[in-house]
Amino acid sequence: MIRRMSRARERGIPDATVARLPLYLRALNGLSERSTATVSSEDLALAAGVNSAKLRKDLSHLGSYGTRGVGYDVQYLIYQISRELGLTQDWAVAIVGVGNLGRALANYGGFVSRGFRVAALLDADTAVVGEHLVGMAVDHIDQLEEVINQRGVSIVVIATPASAAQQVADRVIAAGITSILNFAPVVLNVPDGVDVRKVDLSTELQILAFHEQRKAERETGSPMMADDWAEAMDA
Amino acid sequence: MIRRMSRARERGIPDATVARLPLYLRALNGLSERSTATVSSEDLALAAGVNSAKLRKDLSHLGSYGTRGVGYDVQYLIYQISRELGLTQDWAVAIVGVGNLGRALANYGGFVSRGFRVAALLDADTAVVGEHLVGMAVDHIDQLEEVINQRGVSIVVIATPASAAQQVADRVIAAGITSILNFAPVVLNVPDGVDVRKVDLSTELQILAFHEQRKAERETGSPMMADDWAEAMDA
DNA sequence: AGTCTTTTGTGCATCGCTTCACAAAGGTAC
DNA sequence: GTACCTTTGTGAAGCGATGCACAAAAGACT
Repeated sequence: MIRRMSRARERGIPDATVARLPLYLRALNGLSERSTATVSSEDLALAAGVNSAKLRKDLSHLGSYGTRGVGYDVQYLIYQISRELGLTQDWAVAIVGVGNLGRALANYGGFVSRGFRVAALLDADTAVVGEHLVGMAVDHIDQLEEVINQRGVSIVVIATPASAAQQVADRVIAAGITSILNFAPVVLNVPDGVDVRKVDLSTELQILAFHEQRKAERETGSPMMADDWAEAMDA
Repeated sequence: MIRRMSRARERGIPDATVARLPLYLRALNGLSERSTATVSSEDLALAAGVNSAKLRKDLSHLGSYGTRGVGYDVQYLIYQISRELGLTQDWAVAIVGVGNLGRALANYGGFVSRGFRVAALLDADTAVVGEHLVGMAVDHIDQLEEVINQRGVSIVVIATPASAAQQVADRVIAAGITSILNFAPVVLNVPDGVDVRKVDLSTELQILAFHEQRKAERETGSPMMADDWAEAMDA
């Protein structure tokens, strides 16, 4: 008989919790800089912008790291969360696409904060290849597989135009990569076992626009425009 | 008695649905470029990377825009989703912070795709003020309120260092802004009625690292490191 | 040692989202 | 007009996340 998952998913932490751990970690680092030794769930929750019950339940998934009547030891909790997130080891990251966005990412200090290291920059444009950036030469995309293997890259950031993104994804996956952070505005098609996270600027703006429109409607009293489909299509 | 919401939230579209509408819109635009006239929920779902039941339920919140036995008219659906998202009107966006990221955002073409227009660039650094970018001069942050009012800005993108973000947020909110897209790695404290969406590069990487670590553990058979707290703290 | 205060960890009810499965509806062919 | 095929729209079940509320635990004070 196959060993079924004992409780949840064999020490499975809910996705929603995992997504908040970085938030807690940042808040804790802030407290640490101000030399705070311990913090209550109430205060930490306030700093992280969540409610305290949720925070406690999230942390309880990692283990019992608090002290009743006192709170959590800041340094210890930082360590435990870092360990859970895998930040106690070093992750080599490759950035593919050295346009405006790729440059911004490479230069972004906080991004390389703890645990992450930009190990490679790649681009298809020969005018960009060879250029130096954050103390590193830009390599040509032809050497993608070689660079990934030689430098132990395990996470790839795709910052190419939309048209190139799928092709890049296919190649890095073939080279053994299973974690991709995608900035290109396309839905990447990937096999099971590969994680893709997407950051999409225009999507975020559109969501904001939706809510902004709602607020405006609520003030003026309902939709500003009729369903002038035909008219709109003339343009 | 107060009029309770008739069905859901008085034509309330679930947040999860709103977050996916931009995705559908992009997929539809892709189909439109390839001159596809109609599309089934199955095919559109495939293109958007969701399952078809979810897609149909999402679209049903907007109205009954499909034809049974046929599918959805691509152009008509594009129009309806655009209208729902408020993209049939023009949104003036201000970008505060013209560092690497701010520049990338200003230049990012797809970002200004449809409905959005970069109406202002602001920075505190006098070395940057006056510089021209995408046909627009960078204004000094002192003129924030003035610029927002004069140019009808309704969405502000914060691309400043973390230390300046809260201050910028406070000022733009005081100036009447209720929609903020925040790239700075801090939790913004805002009053009710103000929407903040956050894009955080390091958070995304950390989530990827977590899953990557999990995969590695699954292969080698459980955690690679003991709970060497004391040792780790010596460093 | 006992009482009091504080704060964690969690059982439980609730909520919202997802997914299934199918009846209703539109189109087409004969 | 009827029979058949396709695809939508949706009731209902399932699932995971949220938030309440409180018992259990730890330290402080007498």
